[in-house]
Amino acid sequence: MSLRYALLALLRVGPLSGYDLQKQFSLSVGHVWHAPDSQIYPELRKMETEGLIEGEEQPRGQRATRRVYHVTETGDLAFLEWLQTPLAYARVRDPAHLRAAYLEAATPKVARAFLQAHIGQWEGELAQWEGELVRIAVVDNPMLVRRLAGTRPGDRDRTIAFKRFTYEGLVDRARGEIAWARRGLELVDGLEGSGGAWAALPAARA
Amino acid sequence: MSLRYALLALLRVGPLSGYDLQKQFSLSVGHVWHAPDSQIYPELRKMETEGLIEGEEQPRGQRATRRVYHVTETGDLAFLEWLQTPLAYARVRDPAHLRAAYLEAATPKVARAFLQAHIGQWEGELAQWEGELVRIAVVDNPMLVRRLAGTRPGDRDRTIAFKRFTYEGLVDRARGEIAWARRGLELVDGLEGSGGAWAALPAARA
DNA sequence: GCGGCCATGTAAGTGGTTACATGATTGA
DNA sequence: TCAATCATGTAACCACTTACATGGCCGC
Repeated sequence: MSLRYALLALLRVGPLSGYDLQKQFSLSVGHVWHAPDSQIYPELRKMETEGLIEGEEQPRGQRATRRVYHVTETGDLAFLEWLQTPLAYARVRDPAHLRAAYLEAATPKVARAFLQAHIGQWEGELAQWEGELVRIAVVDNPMLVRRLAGTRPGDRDRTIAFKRFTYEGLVDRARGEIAWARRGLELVDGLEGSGGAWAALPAARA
Repeated sequence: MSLRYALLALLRVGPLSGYDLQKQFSLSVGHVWHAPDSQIYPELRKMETEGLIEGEEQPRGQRATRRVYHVTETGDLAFLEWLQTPLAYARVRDPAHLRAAYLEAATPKVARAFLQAHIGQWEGELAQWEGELVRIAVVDNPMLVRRLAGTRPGDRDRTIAFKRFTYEGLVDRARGEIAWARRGLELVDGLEGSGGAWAALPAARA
């Protein structure tokens, strides 16, 4: 249900084709809400039938066309209303912490591999989000630039402030996950060292 | 795909019926992986046809029965293998941060409501997880007690250590989310105070 | 005898994933 | 002429959600 609002958020700064949207997605909203093209195109069609956006066929070369969408007033209102509706929080479903809870049944090696992969995963995300923070600071994100161009000067600080706030939150989370996994590695070291006969093939317990 | 391993994790400490599992779920694994009964019962059937578990009809009163499942050797191996497979991380899809990124289009009031709801949400989770940490510390969780009963004394520390590690991670995350949202509230205060004509019905920008 | 718990589901729908499919255009 | 990129999807599948359905058992 959030996908359409992510799309509306992008289209509100100016008309784009499905293809453009898909590209912009990975460079902006995609950092908080991933969506593949196979989901974007159908969603756009659906949004059009519901009157949130309107598409216009534009010629491209001799035979080809591209469909450029813009937000309708209905769509704009829908976006503003969405901002006011309480968020529907998903029930917790966390594969990493599920796995962590049963690491005692794995070997130290396997436990370490898991924790190191977790660190790697979040370091990747962290790099993305930190990069985005830098691009926000120097106003270098194409989507942000377009948005600011259509924003009254007094409102720019606010726009930038909330983008920064968002990515700072993500960066914090990534750092938290990394710190947690590092503590996990220390825990594994400690458990392995302190006498207990861990790794005495606990996986072979029939 | 994690549901079955969450169920296996519970069944590995001893046979349970679907109903028992469903109850235990909310008291243990459910804190990291939620699942409603409408998902648990069919999944158990599926796991049985795949040979991971075996069910046995037990009489209950005169006419009724209950189906008690236990893990097969195949199931046990599957669980141990799962521990070794690299985690499939889901692509980022974060409704709260998506919303946060566009708060400049909302009124200060709406922005505050969102952030306060976020704090409330995570305070609720935090309370759950902190409670679980306490129950781990005093070894007062029924599922944990059962598990420890079937564990060699030397392995108990390890079992407890990983449970604690898991919930500490969740507690950290909750605290992080709360701290982030509080900073958001301060940001809203600052933006509203500092001259800018926010709240001058920005939602009415046609 | 009745209410609350025990016990087990089905059905319809949503949102997302993965893989596949097709063809036009543009620049080297 | 060939590869990269522009452009737009479809199809099958899976996990999960929400709502509904049914009936026996047990203690008061």
